[in-house]
Amino acid sequence: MVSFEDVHRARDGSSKSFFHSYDHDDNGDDDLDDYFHQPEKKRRLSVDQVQFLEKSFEVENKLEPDRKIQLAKDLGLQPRQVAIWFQNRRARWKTKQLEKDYDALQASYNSLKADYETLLNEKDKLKAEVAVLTDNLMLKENGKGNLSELSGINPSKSQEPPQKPVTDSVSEGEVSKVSIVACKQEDISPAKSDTVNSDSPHYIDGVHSSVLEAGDSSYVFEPDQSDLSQDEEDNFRKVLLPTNIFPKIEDADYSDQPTNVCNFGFPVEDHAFWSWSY
DNA sequence: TTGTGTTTTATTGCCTCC
DNA sequence: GGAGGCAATAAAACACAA
Repeated sequence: MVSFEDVHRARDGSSKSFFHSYDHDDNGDDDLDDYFHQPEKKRRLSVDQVQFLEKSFEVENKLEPDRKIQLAKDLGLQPRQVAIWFQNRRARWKTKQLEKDYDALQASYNSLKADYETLLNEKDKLKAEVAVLTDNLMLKENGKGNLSELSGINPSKSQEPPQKPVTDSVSEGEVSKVSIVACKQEDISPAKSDTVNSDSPHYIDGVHSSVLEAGDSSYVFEPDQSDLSQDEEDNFRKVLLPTNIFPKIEDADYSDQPTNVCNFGFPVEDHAFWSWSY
Protein backbone atom coordinates (compact mmCIF):
# COMPACT_ATOMS: atom_id res chain seq x y z
CA MET A 1 0.00 0.00 0.00
CA VAL A 2 1.27 3.43 -0.88
CA SER A 3 1.37 6.04 1.81
CA PHE A 4 1.32 9.70 1.12
CA GLU A 5 4.21 10.33 3.51
CA ASP A 6 6.41 7.97 1.48
CA VAL A 7 5.75 9.78 -1.74
CA HIS A 8 5.95 13.19 -0.18
CA ARG A 9 9.24 12.53 1.64
CA ALA A 10 10.72 10.95 -1.43
CA ARG A 11 10.21 14.23 -3.26
CA ASP A 12 11.60 16.91 -1.00
CA GLY A 13 11.39 15.74 2.58
CA SER A 14 9.33 18.76 3.53
CA SER A 15 5.88 18.87 4.97
CA LYS A 16 4.59 22.15 3.69
CA SER A 17 0.99 22.90 2.94
CA PHE A 18 -0.65 20.69 0.34
CA PHE A 19 -1.18 23.85 -1.66
CA HIS A 20 2.35 25.10 -1.21
CA SER A 21 2.90 25.34 -4.91
CA TYR A 22 0.22 27.98 -5.09
CA ASP A 23 1.04 29.79 -1.89
CA HIS A 24 2.40 32.68 -3.86
CA ASP A 25 -1.10 33.28 -5.11
CA ASP A 26 -2.70 33.35 -1.70
CA ASN A 27 -2.15 36.97 -0.79
CA GLY A 28 -5.37 38.50 0.42
CA ASP A 29 -7.88 37.09 -1.97
CA ASP A 30 -9.30 34.67 0.56
CA ASP A 31 -10.37 37.53 2.77
CA LEU A 32 -12.10 39.18 -0.12
CA ASP A 33 -13.77 35.91 -1.00
CA ASP A 34 -15.03 35.54 2.53
CA TYR A 35 -16.28 39.07 2.43
CA PHE A 36 -18.30 38.54 -0.73
CA HIS A 37 -19.27 34.97 0.28
CA GLN A 38 -17.98 33.72 -3.02
CA PRO A 39 -17.13 30.05 -3.47
CA GLU A 40 -13.48 29.15 -2.95
CA LYS A 41 -11.25 29.61 -5.95
CA LYS A 42 -10.47 26.51 -7.93
CA ARG A 43 -7.08 25.19 -6.90
CA ARG A 44 -4.87 22.66 -8.51
CA LEU A 45 -3.62 19.81 -6.41
CA SER A 46 0.02 19.87 -5.47
CA VAL A 47 2.55 17.75 -7.32
CA ASP A 48 2.83 15.46 -4.31
CA GLN A 49 -0.89 14.98 -4.05
CA VAL A 50 -1.18 14.19 -7.72
CA GLN A 51 1.73 11.77 -7.52
CA PHE A 52 0.11 10.00 -4.61
CA LEU A 53 -3.22 9.81 -6.38
CA GLU A 54 -1.52 8.49 -9.51
CA LYS A 55 0.10 5.69 -7.55
CA SER A 56 -3.20 4.85 -5.97
CA PHE A 57 -4.86 4.89 -9.37
CA GLU A 58 -2.27 2.47 -10.72
CA VAL A 59 -3.16 0.03 -7.97
CA GLU A 60 -6.89 0.26 -8.61
CA ASN A 61 -8.70 2.74 -10.81
CA LYS A 62 -11.99 2.36 -8.99
CA LEU A 63 -12.54 3.94 -5.65
CA GLU A 64 -14.35 2.15 -2.85
CA PRO A 65 -15.82 4.39 -0.13
CA ASP A 66 -13.32 3.31 2.52
CA ARG A 67 -10.40 3.97 0.25
CA LYS A 68 -11.81 7.31 -0.72
CA ILE A 69 -12.06 8.38 2.92
CA GLN A 70 -8.55 7.14 3.65
CA LEU A 71 -7.07 8.92 0.64
CA ALA A 72 -8.88 12.10 1.53
CA LYS A 73 -7.49 11.91 5.06
CA ASP A 74 -3.97 11.22 3.86
CA LEU A 75 -4.02 14.07 1.37
CA GLY A 76 -5.99 16.58 3.37
CA LEU A 77 -8.67 16.79 0.73
CA GLN A 78 -12.41 16.44 0.73
CA PRO A 79 -13.53 12.90 -0.15
CA ARG A 80 -15.49 14.47 -2.96
CA GLN A 81 -12.31 15.94 -4.40
CA VAL A 82 -10.70 12.52 -4.39
CA ALA A 83 -13.73 11.04 -6.11
CA ILE A 84 -13.70 13.77 -8.73
CA TRP A 85 -10.01 13.31 -9.32
CA PHE A 86 -10.51 9.56 -9.93
CA GLN A 87 -13.45 10.27 -12.17
CA ASN A 88 -11.47 12.64 -14.32
CA ARG A 89 -8.45 10.36 -14.29
CA ARG A 90 -10.54 7.46 -15.58
CA ALA A 91 -11.83 9.71 -18.36
CA ARG A 92 -8.27 10.64 -19.37
CA TRP A 93 -7.20 7.01 -19.26
CA LYS A 94 -10.09 6.02 -21.49
CA THR A 95 -9.24 8.72 -24.00
CA LYS A 96 -5.65 7.49 -24.14
CA GLN A 97 -6.78 3.93 -24.70
CA LEU A 98 -9.08 5.03 -27.49
CA GLU A 99 -6.15 6.74 -29.16
CA LYS A 100 -4.07 3.60 -28.86
CA ASP A 101 -6.88 1.50 -30.27
CA TYR A 102 -7.26 3.89 -33.13
CA ASP A 103 -3.57 3.77 -33.95
CA ALA A 104 -3.56 -0.02 -33.85
CA LEU A 105 -6.58 -0.23 -36.12
CA GLN A 106 -5.13 2.35 -38.48
CA ALA A 107 -1.94 0.32 -38.82
CA SER A 108 -3.95 -2.81 -39.40
CA TYR A 109 -6.05 -1.09 -42.01
CA ASN A 110 -3.02 0.22 -43.86
CA SER A 111 -1.46 -3.20 -43.92
CA LEU A 112 -4.61 -4.85 -45.20
CA LYS A 113 -4.99 -2.18 -47.84
CA ALA A 114 -1.48 -2.84 -49.07
CA ASP A 115 -2.21 -6.56 -49.25
CA TYR A 116 -5.38 -5.88 -51.14
CA GLU A 117 -3.58 -3.78 -53.72
CA THR A 118 -0.95 -6.46 -54.12
CA LEU A 119 -3.66 -8.99 -54.81
CA LEU A 120 -5.27 -6.68 -57.35
CA ASN A 121 -1.97 -6.47 -59.21
CA GLU A 122 -1.64 -10.22 -59.06
CA LYS A 123 -5.10 -10.55 -60.55
CA ASP A 124 -4.26 -8.25 -63.43
CA LYS A 125 -1.11 -10.21 -64.16
CA LEU A 126 -3.01 -13.47 -64.21
CA LYS A 127 -5.65 -11.98 -66.47
CA ALA A 128 -2.98 -10.95 -68.93
CA GLU A 129 -1.50 -14.42 -68.81
CA VAL A 130 -4.86 -15.98 -69.58
CA ALA A 131 -5.17 -13.73 -72.61
CA VAL A 132 -1.81 -14.85 -73.90
CA LEU A 133 -2.64 -18.53 -73.39
CA THR A 134 -5.97 -18.13 -75.11
CA ASP A 135 -4.36 -16.50 -78.12
CA ASN A 136 -1.80 -19.28 -78.36
CA LEU A 137 -4.48 -21.96 -78.25
CA MET A 138 -6.59 -20.24 -80.86
CA LEU A 139 -3.63 -19.98 -83.18
CA LYS A 140 -2.81 -23.64 -82.68
CA GLU A 141 -6.34 -24.84 -83.26
CA ASN A 142 -6.66 -22.75 -86.38
CA GLY A 143 -3.38 -24.14 -87.65
CA LYS A 144 -4.47 -27.74 -87.02
CA GLY A 145 -7.82 -27.23 -88.73
CA ASN A 146 -6.21 -25.89 -91.86
CA LEU A 147 -3.71 -28.73 -91.93
CA SER A 148 -6.34 -31.49 -91.64
CA GLU A 149 -8.43 -29.89 -94.32
CA LEU A 150 -5.46 -29.95 -96.63
CA SER A 151 -4.21 -33.48 -95.88
CA GLY A 152 -7.57 -35.19 -95.08
CA ILE A 153 -6.14 -36.55 -91.85
CA ASN A 154 -8.30 -36.52 -88.71
CA PRO A 155 -6.30 -34.61 -86.14
CA SER A 156 -7.72 -36.68 -83.31
CA LYS A 157 -6.11 -39.78 -84.74
CA SER A 158 -2.82 -38.10 -85.36
CA GLN A 159 0.37 -39.90 -84.40
CA GLU A 160 1.62 -36.85 -82.61
CA PRO A 161 1.10 -36.76 -78.87
CA PRO A 162 -1.45 -34.22 -77.72
CA GLN A 163 0.30 -30.94 -77.27
CA LYS A 164 0.17 -29.18 -74.01
CA PRO A 165 -0.74 -25.55 -74.23
CA VAL A 166 2.34 -23.43 -74.36
CA THR A 167 2.73 -21.30 -71.34
CA ASP A 168 5.18 -18.51 -71.00
CA SER A 169 5.95 -18.80 -67.36
CA VAL A 170 3.16 -20.29 -65.29
CA SER A 171 1.26 -23.53 -65.76
CA GLU A 172 -2.42 -23.90 -65.04
CA GLY A 173 -1.78 -25.62 -61.77
CA GLU A 174 0.66 -22.97 -60.77
CA VAL A 175 -1.78 -20.23 -61.65
CA SER A 176 -4.42 -21.69 -59.37
CA LYS A 177 -1.85 -22.18 -56.66
CA VAL A 178 -0.75 -18.59 -56.85
CA SER A 179 -4.30 -17.38 -56.38
CA ILE A 180 -4.93 -19.60 -53.40
CA VAL A 181 -1.62 -18.92 -51.76
CA ALA A 182 -2.16 -15.21 -52.14
CA CYS A 183 -5.35 -15.54 -50.13
CA LYS A 184 -3.87 -17.39 -47.22
CA GLN A 185 -5.12 -15.96 -43.97
CA GLU A 186 -1.77 -15.26 -42.36
CA ASP A 187 -0.88 -13.05 -45.30
CA ILE A 188 -3.83 -10.79 -44.76
CA SER A 189 -4.16 -10.53 -41.03
CA PRO A 190 -1.15 -8.73 -39.69
CA ALA A 191 -3.21 -6.90 -37.10
CA LYS A 192 -2.19 -9.31 -34.41
CA SER A 193 1.38 -8.19 -34.66
CA ASP A 194 0.45 -4.68 -33.68
CA THR A 195 1.13 -4.61 -30.02
CA VAL A 196 0.20 -1.73 -27.81
CA ASN A 197 0.85 -2.24 -24.18
CA SER A 198 -2.04 -1.68 -21.92
CA ASP A 199 -2.67 -2.07 -18.24
CA SER A 200 -6.30 -2.89 -18.63
CA PRO A 201 -7.57 -6.43 -18.52
CA HIS A 202 -9.96 -5.39 -21.27
CA TYR A 203 -7.08 -4.92 -23.67
CA ILE A 204 -5.44 -7.75 -25.48
CA ASP A 205 -2.27 -6.88 -27.33
CA GLY A 206 -3.30 -3.27 -27.25
CA VAL A 207 -6.67 -3.82 -28.85
CA HIS A 208 -9.81 -3.43 -26.84
CA SER A 209 -11.66 -6.65 -26.27
CA SER A 210 -14.75 -5.22 -27.89
CA VAL A 211 -12.81 -4.99 -31.11
CA LEU A 212 -11.88 -8.62 -30.87
CA GLU A 213 -15.36 -9.61 -29.88
CA ALA A 214 -16.79 -7.76 -32.84
CA GLY A 215 -14.72 -10.02 -35.02
CA ASP A 216 -10.99 -10.37 -35.14
CA SER A 217 -9.23 -9.98 -38.39
CA SER A 218 -8.97 -13.68 -39.02
CA TYR A 219 -12.71 -13.89 -38.93
CA VAL A 220 -13.69 -10.71 -40.68
CA PHE A 221 -11.30 -11.14 -43.56
CA GLU A 222 -11.33 -14.88 -43.90
CA PRO A 223 -11.48 -15.56 -47.59
CA ASP A 224 -14.13 -17.84 -48.95
CA GLN A 225 -11.73 -20.14 -50.69
CA SER A 226 -14.38 -22.41 -52.12
CA ASP A 227 -15.96 -19.57 -54.05
CA LEU A 228 -12.64 -18.29 -55.13
CA SER A 229 -11.21 -21.50 -56.43
CA GLN A 230 -14.44 -22.58 -58.12
CA ASP A 231 -14.80 -19.36 -60.06
CA GLU A 232 -11.23 -19.28 -61.10
CA GLU A 233 -11.21 -22.92 -62.13
CA ASP A 234 -14.39 -22.45 -64.13
CA ASN A 235 -12.88 -19.56 -65.96
CA PHE A 236 -9.75 -21.49 -66.71
CA ARG A 237 -11.74 -24.50 -67.95
CA LYS A 238 -13.77 -22.31 -70.23
CA VAL A 239 -10.68 -20.74 -71.63
CA LEU A 240 -8.36 -23.68 -71.85
CA LEU A 241 -10.45 -26.72 -72.78
CA PRO A 242 -10.24 -27.11 -76.57
CA THR A 243 -13.72 -28.62 -76.89
CA ASN A 244 -15.32 -25.46 -75.59
CA ILE A 245 -16.14 -22.47 -77.65
CA PHE A 246 -13.36 -20.01 -76.96
CA PRO A 247 -14.70 -17.05 -75.10
CA LYS A 248 -13.30 -13.66 -75.61
CA ILE A 249 -11.08 -12.69 -72.72
CA GLU A 250 -13.40 -9.78 -71.96
CA ASP A 251 -16.13 -12.33 -71.22
CA ALA A 252 -13.99 -13.84 -68.52
CA ASP A 253 -13.94 -10.55 -66.68
CA TYR A 254 -13.48 -10.85 -62.92
CA SER A 255 -14.45 -7.32 -62.20
CA ASP A 256 -18.07 -8.14 -61.50
CA GLN A 257 -17.05 -10.11 -58.45
CA PRO A 258 -18.17 -7.69 -55.81
CA THR A 259 -15.65 -8.60 -53.19
CA ASN A 260 -12.68 -9.39 -55.40
CA VAL A 261 -10.94 -12.71 -55.57
CA CYS A 262 -10.54 -13.07 -51.85
CA ASN A 263 -13.94 -11.82 -50.65
CA PHE A 264 -12.29 -9.27 -48.42
CA GLY A 265 -15.28 -7.02 -48.43
CA PHE A 266 -13.41 -4.05 -49.78
CA PRO A 267 -13.87 -1.19 -50.56
CA VAL A 268 -12.76 -0.77 -47.02
CA GLU A 269 -14.21 2.67 -46.49
CA ASP A 270 -17.47 1.17 -45.34
CA HIS A 271 -16.08 -2.03 -43.95
CA ALA A 272 -17.51 -3.35 -40.72
CA PHE A 273 -13.97 -3.41 -39.44
CA TRP A 274 -14.40 0.18 -38.33
CA SER A 275 -17.70 -0.23 -36.59
CA TRP A 276 -16.76 -0.94 -33.04
CA SER A 277 -18.33 0.45 -29.94
CA TYR A 278 -17.49 0.90 -26.33
C1' DT B 1 1.68 41.86 -21.74
C1' DT B 2 -1.71 39.60 -24.06
C1' DG B 3 -4.14 36.38 -26.81
C1' DT B 4 -4.80 31.61 -27.45
C1' DG B 5 -4.65 26.75 -26.83
C1' DT B 6 -4.31 23.02 -23.41
C1' DT B 7 -4.88 20.88 -18.96
C1' DT B 8 -7.09 20.29 -14.66
C1' DT B 9 -10.80 20.75 -11.37
C1' DA B 10 -15.57 20.81 -10.70
C1' DT B 11 -20.66 20.70 -11.96
C1' DT B 12 -24.72 18.92 -14.12
C1' DG B 13 -27.75 15.62 -15.87
C1' DC B 14 -28.66 11.11 -17.04
C1' DC B 15 -28.27 6.13 -16.34
C1' DT B 16 -27.67 1.75 -13.84
C1' DC B 17 -27.56 -1.06 -9.90
C1' DC B 18 -28.86 -2.52 -5.40
C1' DG C 1 -34.98 6.20 -4.07
C1' DG C 2 -30.15 6.85 -3.10
C1' DA C 3 -25.31 6.04 -4.42
C1' DG C 4 -22.06 5.99 -7.75
C1' DG C 5 -20.44 6.07 -12.60
C1' DC C 6 -20.06 8.40 -16.96
C1' DA C 7 -20.41 11.98 -20.73
C1' DA C 8 -20.58 16.60 -21.63
C1' DT C 9 -19.31 20.89 -20.34
C1' DA C 10 -17.89 25.14 -17.66
C1' DA C 11 -14.37 27.59 -15.75
C1' DA C 12 -9.97 28.37 -13.59
C1' DA C 13 -5.12 27.59 -14.04
C1' DC C 14 -1.35 27.07 -16.81
C1' DA C 15 1.93 27.26 -20.97
C1' DC C 16 3.68 29.67 -24.60
C1' DA C 17 4.31 32.29 -28.77
C1' DA C 18 4.18 36.94 -30.67
